Amino acid sequence: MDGDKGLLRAVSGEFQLIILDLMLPGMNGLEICTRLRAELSYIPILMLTAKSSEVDRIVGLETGADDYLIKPFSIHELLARVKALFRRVELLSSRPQPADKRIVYGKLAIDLEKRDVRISGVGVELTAKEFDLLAQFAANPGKVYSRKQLLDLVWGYQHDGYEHTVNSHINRLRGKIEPDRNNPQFLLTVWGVGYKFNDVMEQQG
Amino acid sequence: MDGDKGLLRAVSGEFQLIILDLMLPGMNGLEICTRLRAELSYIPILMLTAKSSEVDRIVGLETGADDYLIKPFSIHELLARVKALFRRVELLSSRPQPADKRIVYGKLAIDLEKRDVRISGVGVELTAKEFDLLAQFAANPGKVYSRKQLLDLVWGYQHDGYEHTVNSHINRLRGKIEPDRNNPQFLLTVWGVGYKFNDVMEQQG
DNA sequence: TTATTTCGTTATGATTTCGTGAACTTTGTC
DNA sequence: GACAAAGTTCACGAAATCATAACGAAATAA
Repeated sequence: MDGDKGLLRAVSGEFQLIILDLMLPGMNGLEICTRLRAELSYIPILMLTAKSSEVDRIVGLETGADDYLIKPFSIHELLARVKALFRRVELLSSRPQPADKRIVYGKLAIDLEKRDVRISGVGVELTAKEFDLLAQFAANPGKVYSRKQLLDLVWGYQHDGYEHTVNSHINRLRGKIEPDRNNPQFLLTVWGVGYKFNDVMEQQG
Repeated sequence: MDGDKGLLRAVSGEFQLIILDLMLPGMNGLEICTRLRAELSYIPILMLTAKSSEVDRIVGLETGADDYLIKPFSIHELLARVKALFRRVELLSSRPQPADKRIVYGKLAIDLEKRDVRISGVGVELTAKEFDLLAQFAANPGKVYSRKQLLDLVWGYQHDGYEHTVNSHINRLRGKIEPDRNNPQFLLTVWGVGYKFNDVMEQQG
């Protein structure tokens, strides 16, 4: 496979490991490497060179190669080993992706990536602030936050406004996620202090 | 890349395969190997050495290397084998994911390789940016992207422009793929945050 | 080159959300 | 039980956010 074709196929995401030779026909190995790095940041690239004097160019010119190898190598051992390595790479790549960040408490399920909130499986539409507020609570269940802390954490440190604003948002949030508004199950008031996310969940019926 | 830098980047999870030279400048290869194994248990490590007498140390001292190679290697055979290996890698990487190159959600079908988009089987002509944007969304349905994230992912990290540009492209994209513009089915706005690709598809009629 | 398409920006109007005030309710204390 | 302090609820206007169209610049193709 020469440089141009390989470049195309690499960019299309076919490979998990790329080995480049500085002497490949059709295109300069360094150029390929640079162009690859512009498109793919994650695939490891191994550069091969016959001259140790070129190592300086590879490293010094910041082509983006992850490592280099100086020819000549002994072939039989290499092949046996590389096969074994590919088996491992294959395992790694087929390993299931880490599940998206989800927080579940009783009937309440929160997906942080999708910003999706569900009560007993039914989707609830929250505004940005409402979601951020809920996420802050749910990430630390049981922890009591003062209104000032919440303003800092959710609204940002340089924000200045009335602490009363928090009340209003808690209120709207409760209206959307609490099954019984007069008996909050998730967002509990801590009198004289602030609010907390219920981590007890005695009876969710 | 010398030992110290490589170690840092390896620990940060950039590599899927690590090739270490016992004679790397900046740090002893064996030491790197041992330290890597303390942090990462899963990345395969291939050790290189010029002296066959050191092989015993590599294996015997339980550094954690997965394999070793004795220099020098012969280049011509290597290239022939590498070609064969690439064929194998290609097979491996293309086999388990034929479905990944096609994304179908309701009436919308996307072929990532052909860059072909269809609504109810009817082809839709998208520009390059429009397609890339749609592909990014469709690859992670439900995930909410901020405009900044989209600029990074679709336009590239070094790109700097107004986030508003994203709006414009979303708008044009909607005009082409949304059956009812006032009631988007695929590209949903997440107020105050960004956009997401609809993964619910309650009723596609 | 010229012609054409695509892209980024700007401007305007529409929509949603947010912060605030006021009235009301609950809690704790005397 | 009365009072004060703290919390709740509601509604409304302001502010932020978004949709859309239009236009010129830039990239691409002829």
